[in-house]
Amino acid sequence: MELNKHYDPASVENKWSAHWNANHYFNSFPDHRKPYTVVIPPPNVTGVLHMGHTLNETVQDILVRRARMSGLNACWVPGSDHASIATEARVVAMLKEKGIDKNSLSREAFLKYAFEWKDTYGSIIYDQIAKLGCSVDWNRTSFTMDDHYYRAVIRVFVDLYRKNLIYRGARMIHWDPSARTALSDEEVEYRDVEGILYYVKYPIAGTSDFITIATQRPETIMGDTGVCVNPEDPRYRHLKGKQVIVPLVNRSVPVIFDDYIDISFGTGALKVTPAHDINDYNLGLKHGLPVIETLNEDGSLSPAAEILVGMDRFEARKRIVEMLREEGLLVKEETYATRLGYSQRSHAVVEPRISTQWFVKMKPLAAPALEQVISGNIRIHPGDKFLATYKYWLENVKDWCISRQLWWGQRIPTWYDGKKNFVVAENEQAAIATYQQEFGPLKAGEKLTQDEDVLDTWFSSWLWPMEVFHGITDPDNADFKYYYPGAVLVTGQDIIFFWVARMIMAGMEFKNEKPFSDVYFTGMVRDKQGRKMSKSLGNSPDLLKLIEKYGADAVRFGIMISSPAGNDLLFDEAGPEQGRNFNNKLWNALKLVNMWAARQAVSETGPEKPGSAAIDSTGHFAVQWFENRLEQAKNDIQKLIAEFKISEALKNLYSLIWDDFCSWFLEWVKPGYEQAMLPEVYQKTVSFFEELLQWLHPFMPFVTEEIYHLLKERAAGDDLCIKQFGPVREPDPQVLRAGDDLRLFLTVGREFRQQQQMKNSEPITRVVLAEEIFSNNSVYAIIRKQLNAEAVGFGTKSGENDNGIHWIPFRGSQIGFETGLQPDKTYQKQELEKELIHYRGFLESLNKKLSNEKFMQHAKPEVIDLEKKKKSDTEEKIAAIELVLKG
RNA sequence: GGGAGCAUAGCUCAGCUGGUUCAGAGCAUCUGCCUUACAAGCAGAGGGUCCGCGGUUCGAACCCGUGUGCUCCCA
Repeated sequence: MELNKHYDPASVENKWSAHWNANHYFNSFPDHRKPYTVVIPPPNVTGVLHMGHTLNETVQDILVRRARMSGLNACWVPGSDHASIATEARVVAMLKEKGIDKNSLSREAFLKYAFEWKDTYGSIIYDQIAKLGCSVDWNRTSFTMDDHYYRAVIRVFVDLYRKNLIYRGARMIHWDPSARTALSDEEVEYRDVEGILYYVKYPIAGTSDFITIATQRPETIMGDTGVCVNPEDPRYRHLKGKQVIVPLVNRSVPVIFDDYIDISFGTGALKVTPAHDINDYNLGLKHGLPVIETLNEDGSLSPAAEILVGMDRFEARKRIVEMLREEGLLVKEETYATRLGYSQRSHAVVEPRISTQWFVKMKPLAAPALEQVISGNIRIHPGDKFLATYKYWLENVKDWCISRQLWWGQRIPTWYDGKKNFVVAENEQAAIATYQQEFGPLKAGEKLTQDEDVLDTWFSSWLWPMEVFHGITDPDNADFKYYYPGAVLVTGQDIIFFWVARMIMAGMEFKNEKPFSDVYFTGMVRDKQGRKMSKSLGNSPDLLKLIEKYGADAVRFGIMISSPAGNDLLFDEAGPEQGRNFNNKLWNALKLVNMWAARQAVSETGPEKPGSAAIDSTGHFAVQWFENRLEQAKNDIQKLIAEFKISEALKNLYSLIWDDFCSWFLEWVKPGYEQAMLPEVYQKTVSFFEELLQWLHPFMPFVTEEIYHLLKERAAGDDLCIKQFGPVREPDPQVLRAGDDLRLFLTVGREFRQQQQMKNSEPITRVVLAEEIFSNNSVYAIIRKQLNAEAVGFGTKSGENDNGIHWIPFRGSQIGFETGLQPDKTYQKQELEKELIHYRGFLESLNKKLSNEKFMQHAKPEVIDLEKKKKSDTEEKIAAIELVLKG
């Protein structure tokens, strides 16, 4: 078959995807093998895959494919997350474009739109996962709002409520005025901003004096219920028992004293607004101050503000500042660096707000989750980086606010009567029954109404490793028993608290078993300049376009090759480009080896140059060497993957294939012009190639499967993606060393040609070795062919036969090149003299070391032997150089 | 403010319990080659005060202290 000049990924990838799926290779069922379970971190249902996902999915696919090829029953569960705030925001925006206001819709009508939206866009993410080559079990696709999943979330809520681990209460929480919902602490992102500090005069009641207060939120003045100063502050001692007048609303409020106040900040006097600041709230509680809520849910001023009612908080701030200025109460404004909290999803400035919400008590859940990691039962990679973070968070964990004032999500299973009595139950029927038990029969016409709010998305995500196997709703089912706990979780470090810690909590609480044994945190994907990828910067590449341009294998390669464990990854298109070139290298190696298939046939029927010793022996050392080199690399790669150093493993494979296999081995066994190839050498070459493809397959599944099939006729079902790895053996170090020597030998020869400006087509008459460097005679044929030498012989440098032989030091010996020309030695002489100085210096330092009594006393015997070896090697080298320089 | 991590070639990073030839790779750069698998290639080369300072040690990129710079997490 005629093969193209370049590898063409597009058709190949679609073909193999279809083939793998048709053969159900990635559909897993419980059997006698050990399971290897991975659950995908579910992306947002209506999102698209970004480079961060691409990195995660690729890492998972590498691990899963390797497991599948290593005798394990690999099961990778795909799925998506309903992402309540993010999705609801997008649906609301879509409705707005259509001219529909969410608030004009019933809950049911809104959910209908939301599910339509999910059905339209929800499959995009799955298509992308498929395009990337992820070997997921599509039969197990899960969604956090599936019926059973919904029930699981409700069941867990009821369970935790009954265990007294969930409670309802009024607390100061983070409020997102744009999404009009409560947020958990983790959903707030802090950013450094330049704020303005306004200095405002508050009149002291009954005097003509003022106290000046610095505030960055003048629009909350109307909610002030006190002014606080430090009792140690001499400036304000005289205010004990005094009242001050809040400007604009003329409310009289007390001056309180508390050492919480920082004397040096602003004027040392703080206005206390318990409704709109967490610290003020705590101060207010302590000093019994009233709470006046001057903001509405949407961030506009409420009637309690008395003035500017209905105006947005930021607009109101400007107006209030103007009003204060008009009244002569604004002393000055100064800029200062501060931090503001933003909603992770809507990016609105978060408002502290007192609100009645549902909370999970975290302390009892945190303890076992912490224990799992501390004890090493769950291993975090890279450990040094994230262990401390994990530990700190769990030791200082606060209660989790789980109610959200949204419709898209699992509705809180709580039913209320008209008097705010409530019961928690799995459904309305059960709720009525429980209610009647607790509060007596319902009166005629009396109805229970369900809580309007839904649960935080993460309150469903934390069940993911369990409920994808129906582990909450049907805990005794065979799948759950077989697949749980999972092997490894691969995810971004940004969701260590949102998700990873909570999954461990859920596993321990609901099954008393960890959800996975290893957690591998990938870094953040940034652009070439180290900036975060974002829509506004336009630096986030479109995954499908990248795949179209370079192929999925190349994209996987590109993102893995530059992705050190746990470090941020600077994505650059040079990566996929290198991957594409690698595809092409493999493709061309295939073309070469396939050409030999035909030539081998020629040799079987009668070689063109019978008895050519060169062909026979050339193959020998090359095969022996590569066999050992392959085992060495396999050992290294296996070790690296066990340590989750996946990009290192890929680098090793890359260089094994490109350098060792293509540049050395294939050249060494390549038959001369129109010569035949020994069938056994050909067979070995094919089997090496196969094994390389197999080891590369988890990283670059498509190109390897394609070449595997083009290399040889395959029986039906002989597909690389399910081919089981063979044993990994120990390499023979002597053969490896001989290979190193040979490669260096060839490099020295090529360097010689370059220096002498000899064309490759000009033969070297004779290569002369001063001593038997190689124990395997077959290398001389390789040397002859690779250096285009007519003969290889032995001889030593001496006065007479030096004519026309150019001597070069080689390790502790010499190699001579006979070209028939008088070589130009001036350049070499300079170089060698430099080298000589260097080696003599090195020898001197070794001598010093070896004659140092303390060294001889303290150093380990192996180290001393080593230094002695270095010394003798160096002495040999010096002698070799001196010999070449002589005469 | 508290904590964690990082600083090695132009860039991105390896470098194990301190000693394996006075630091390695990939990319980039330079030079020479269209050599019959591959110019998306081949062959070769150059490039580093291992962030500064101090200490421990016979010996430090590696251990300790300190300074500087950067990143992340938590308040």
